[in-house]
Amino acid sequence: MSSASAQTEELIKEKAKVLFFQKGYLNATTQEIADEAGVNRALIHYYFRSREQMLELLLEEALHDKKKKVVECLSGDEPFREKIAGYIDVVVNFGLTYPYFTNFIISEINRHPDKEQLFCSQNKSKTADLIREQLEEEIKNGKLAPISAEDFIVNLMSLCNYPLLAKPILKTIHGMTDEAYYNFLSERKRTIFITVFGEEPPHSVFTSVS
Amino acid sequence: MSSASAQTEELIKEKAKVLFFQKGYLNATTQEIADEAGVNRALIHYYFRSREQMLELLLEEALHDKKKKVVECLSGDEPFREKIAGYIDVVVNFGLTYPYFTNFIISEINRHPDKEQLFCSQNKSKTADLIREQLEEEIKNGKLAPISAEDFIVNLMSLCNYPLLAKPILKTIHGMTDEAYYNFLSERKRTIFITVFGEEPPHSVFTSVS
DNA sequence: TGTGTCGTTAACAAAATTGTTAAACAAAAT
DNA sequence: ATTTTGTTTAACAATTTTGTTAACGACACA
Repeated sequence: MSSASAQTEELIKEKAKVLFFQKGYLNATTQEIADEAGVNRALIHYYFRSREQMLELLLEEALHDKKKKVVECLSGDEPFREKIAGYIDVVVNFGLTYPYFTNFIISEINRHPDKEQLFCSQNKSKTADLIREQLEEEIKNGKLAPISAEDFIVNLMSLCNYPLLAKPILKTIHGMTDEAYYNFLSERKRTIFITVFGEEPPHSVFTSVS
Repeated sequence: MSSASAQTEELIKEKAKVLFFQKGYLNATTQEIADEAGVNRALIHYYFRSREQMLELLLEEALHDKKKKVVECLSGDEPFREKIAGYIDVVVNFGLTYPYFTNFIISEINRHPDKEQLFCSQNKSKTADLIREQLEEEIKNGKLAPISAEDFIVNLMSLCNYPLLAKPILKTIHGMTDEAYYNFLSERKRTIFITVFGEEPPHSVFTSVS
């Protein structure tokens, strides 16, 4: 495979992700993707066979990328609070780049309910278990107010993901520009931690996106 | 307008809402809507002119419906905590019927950014202001740990809406059936209150949906 | 120089989706 | 009974979107 090929293929994937996951244009047509990438529409079929197959590839890639980061920060032997702070950091940062990624997955699942486990079961259930174990231990040791693992995880995911999913709504509610909202979300990492734990994070573990 | 007419028009709207807002099928075709309602596809154009215009009507109706309930429970002179409990109740109940309503709006805004304020500004900014005022008063009186109105509102909306938006994902993560997830969400109303206020709700103010 | 592979393009074909229209049909009014 | 009005239907037309194909051009290499 020549260099030009790899470049073009990567360019198309990149721009498709921008339309789907960044701009939230869930129904972008092959023509719009081609325009965004500045290439002929037929190339999409040349490289990916069909729009459908390209979508699956994009989802798998982004999902794998996110999962890798999440599992990485939840594994190891750091204290529970540091792990969760890391999770918040990773998930919010990912969402700052691809705010509509979750939205896209949900839409796909609803259109093709048979593919449901493709997106969730193996991937996220492992994540949930990683949190669950250590959470229950913390509660047992009296270091955290009792809460079911289900509720804790849903709280955490809600606080991290919703502000990205609902970006246009929340921006308008608070009268913010794109940039102001971006900053608001970066600052919010601490707030999420405080809301979930009822106390300040151990120390400054939160990063900015590159 | 005859009785048959009103009935058919209402039936189509009803079934369209089911497809769009309940089943999360954001791109349902006119044919699919007609099938769901068991009528001829041309009737959609007869009653609503075009798919686009029908959509706008559905959104306005559902938005008005939700807004009415929300404003109702946030107005008046009840204590802050009772109002917020009422808000949680209303929003979660609405979401149990139309889990993908917010999803749909966000998707529409991204496709037609010019219509953004149509959905948000007048409607929700008023809601936000209703909360903001009383929230700041509570903090001033030392009845609530200091938090910015923006963060409090985003926390509240996140905890209420995300579990509905992300229903298929969360169902799978926790290995729940549709019914189990429904029950989980009903129970969660209390958890949301506790997470936001750090203490139990005043008394049992939460209802079941009819 | 000739040959072949690969990337690219325009033009075409096929499918899906929306919108229109004329006619059939039913119910009510005259 | 017949006209009138409003509802419903099938058939058609237009548009949009996807998928295919044949030809063109560049580059490597014999």
